[in-house]
Amino acid sequence: MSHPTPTPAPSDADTRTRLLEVAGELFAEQGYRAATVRELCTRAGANGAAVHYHFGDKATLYRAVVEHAFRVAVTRFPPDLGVRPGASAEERLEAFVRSFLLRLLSDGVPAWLGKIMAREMIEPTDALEHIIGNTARPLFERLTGIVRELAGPDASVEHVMRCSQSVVGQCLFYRHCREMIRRGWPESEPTIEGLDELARHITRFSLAGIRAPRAGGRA
Amino acid sequence: MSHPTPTPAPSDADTRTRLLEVAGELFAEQGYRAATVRELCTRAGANGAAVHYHFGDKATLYRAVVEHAFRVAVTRFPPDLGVRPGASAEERLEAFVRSFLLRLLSDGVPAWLGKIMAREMIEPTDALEHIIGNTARPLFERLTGIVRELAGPDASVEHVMRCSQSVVGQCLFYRHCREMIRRGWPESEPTIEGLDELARHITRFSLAGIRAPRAGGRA
Amino acid sequence: MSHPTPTPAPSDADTRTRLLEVAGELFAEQGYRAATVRELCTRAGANGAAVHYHFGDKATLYRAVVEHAFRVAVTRFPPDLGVRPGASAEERLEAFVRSFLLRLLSDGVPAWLGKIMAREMIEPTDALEHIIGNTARPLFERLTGIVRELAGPDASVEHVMRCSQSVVGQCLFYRHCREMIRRGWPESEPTIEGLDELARHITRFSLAGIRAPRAGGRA
Amino acid sequence: MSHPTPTPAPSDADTRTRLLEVAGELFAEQGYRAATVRELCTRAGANGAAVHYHFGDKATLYRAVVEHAFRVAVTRFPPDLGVRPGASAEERLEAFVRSFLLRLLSDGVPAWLGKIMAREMIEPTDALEHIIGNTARPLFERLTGIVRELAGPDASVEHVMRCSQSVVGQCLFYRHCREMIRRGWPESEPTIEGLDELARHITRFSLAGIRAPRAGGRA
DNA sequence: AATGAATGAGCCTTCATTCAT
DNA sequence: GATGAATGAAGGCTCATTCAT
Repeated sequence: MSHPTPTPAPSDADTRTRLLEVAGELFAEQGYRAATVRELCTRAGANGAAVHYHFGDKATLYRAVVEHAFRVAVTRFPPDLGVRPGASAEERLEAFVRSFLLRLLSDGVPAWLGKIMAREMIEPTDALEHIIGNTARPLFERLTGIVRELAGPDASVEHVMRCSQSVVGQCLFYRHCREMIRRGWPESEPTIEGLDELARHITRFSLAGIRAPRAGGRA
Repeated sequence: MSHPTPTPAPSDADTRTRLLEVAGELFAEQGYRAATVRELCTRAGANGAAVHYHFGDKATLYRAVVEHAFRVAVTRFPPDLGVRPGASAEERLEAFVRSFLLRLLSDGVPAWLGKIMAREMIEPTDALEHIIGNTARPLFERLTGIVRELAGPDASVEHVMRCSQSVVGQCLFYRHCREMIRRGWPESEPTIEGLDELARHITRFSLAGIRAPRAGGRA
Repeated sequence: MSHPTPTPAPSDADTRTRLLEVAGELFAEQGYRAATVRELCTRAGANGAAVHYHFGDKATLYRAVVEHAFRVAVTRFPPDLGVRPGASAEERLEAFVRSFLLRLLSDGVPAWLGKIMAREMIEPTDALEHIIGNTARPLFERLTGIVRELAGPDASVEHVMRCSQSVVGQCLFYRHCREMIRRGWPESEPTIEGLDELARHITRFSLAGIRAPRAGGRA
Repeated sequence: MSHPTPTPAPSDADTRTRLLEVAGELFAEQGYRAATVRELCTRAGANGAAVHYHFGDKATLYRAVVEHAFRVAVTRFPPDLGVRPGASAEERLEAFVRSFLLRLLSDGVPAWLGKIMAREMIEPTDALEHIIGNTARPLFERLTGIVRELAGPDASVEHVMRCSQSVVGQCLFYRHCREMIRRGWPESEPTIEGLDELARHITRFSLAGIRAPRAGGRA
């Protein structure tokens, strides 16, 4: 698959890839259950049996879509986006938040990655294990590293964990509640242009939270 | 079953109520599309036509479930839970966070309310409008009131909004990402017993964030 | 049922009668299969179980409707409508045709009798036997009597039969093909005012046909 | 079944055609509402989803059945059946009547066309428009042409119309009232062998009727 | 006498999947 | 390698009917 073949049939690769991309949009739009193989094939201009020919069944196709999407997304928005080597922990936190928001809210291709991730969290499929292992865990560990540095050597593992979760929660809010914000508080829906400012708010808010003295006065 | 009992078991409830409660669990478990009327009726020990008789169709039943759930939830966990009159803004914030987490994560009846809300945000139905108007907006306005008090008179509307969203995002994280946490970081999944401590973390984290000096007002 | 009772409950008789009349309209509109007991009860302002209470089941109700309708129709438009005793055969033929057309096309109550008869002929139920015995046969025998008189003593039984059928066919055409005429040839749909002229046409046309010399020169 | 035969049995036809033909019989027997897709598929030896696959839904299938039936019927019994070029108006009238009766009453394939047409007139569906435009109107215009020629140049448009309707009514009678005749007057139900004689009766009867002196032109 | 609740059978339709070509 | 035809298992919904009250 990934190794070069002497005479790759372009139309074959095209069909498979087209299926993959159209499936991404469709699954994001309608969810796994509601999306139908037939509509997918129609939209992709392929035969009704094409999915089964190329992927075996609907579930396998879905897993392939998720993996494909992550490959693209991590390439486009790496977590150290725009950070120079040797940057301070504060700078690295802001870069982390900004690239996270971009991954979640960007309308670029594949715009539907965020939607699918959100779905996976509510209604997990086998693909969630893959997401955790390949993407979520490395990202989260990068974040806990930054937070640990900011919280200081006395901070407990639990404290670092909760603070990191507070950071992630603030970011995910704009993805998971997007439809609610759009309907109920449209003036506060973040735009692409306003994303930097939003990233600064979350960073400043979180820096204060991370550094706040704890109850027992351990810091 | 047929003899009168002083404290009627839940299965003694009338068909309509039983349907409503079992439907809540089912919709939460499987989502609107995947949940089937047939299984609902089987689980509720009712006839396959019972849903049609009592609610007309599946969509109407779903709306009824959501409204029913909210009625129960706000009754059980009012946003001022355990706060004495004249409490400070800090105390009211903590009470808000704690009751919010309880509503989201409590395993009491209806345990499935949080799941359904999470679903609604990803894949909205008509019920989302109802949720926003009757529950989300009043709750959020209560929160912005507290935050405004904490942020001081110089805080802009936008700042109060973003801070409030930061608070909500931290809470929702444990609901929306529950499945991911359970699979990837099981040691940090909040338990009912640990809920108070989690509420204290979020409150302390947020108080610091709300009071952090802003860009324009650093001096 | 038909004998007077000391204290007839008016509301009871009302419900039964209302059911009967509304059912007539409904069956005529939608046919036996398509008409639903539930809509009937709704329209008649009765309980959903009223039909089964009063008539046992849908089929029995239908039979009751047909019998009720015929009782009313034959009373309103007797076959000798407007004919003085001792009238000529020509006059009696025209009276027969006119009253037949009136029964078929009149918009008076019960306007739906013609529709139900038409249906019965296409899709017979048990009620058809009743119609034949109680209404169709007496009417048709009256017609063959007239035709026999007009055709003369030498006319065979078969000839009288075919001529009578030709008369009936001409009349029924405007009932059975009403929807087609209305859609395709609306200018020729007979109106109540034009019914007399139509009756004269059919009579004149048929008189000529009945008296026409037959192939073998038997007349 | 699987071996090639010179004259393939009807069951060898492809599923689509088999469905079409069996559906014709079924709709004629039981009407559109009462006929079920399930029974159709069973009778046709096809899967329960075959109708959906080939026609989309029941209504579309019905329309296809009607169009298919008409295509076959007009091919088998053209309105000028057995008439030599340059035949007299009398001969053309008899040919018209005979072929009309054949189309209505023939037990050949599709025997159910007449039944379906009769149903359409009582309980029209979208197919009725198609019937009028493609079949009924051309046929009727052919008839009015013959009648006009027979009635002479002084006949009014209305007279020609009514006389043509009288002819059609006489023919349709044997179709629309077939069930009533069969039950009440079985000796006079036309057989295939007796169809010629019946056609002669209707022709002779109608010729006399068409030529009968009218009210205004008796002298 | 009359009703509201409940039932069971069945209908049309949908959809992922398979198979012969 | 790829497809058009066909399949079987449900799914939501409808409706006449029954039953306890």
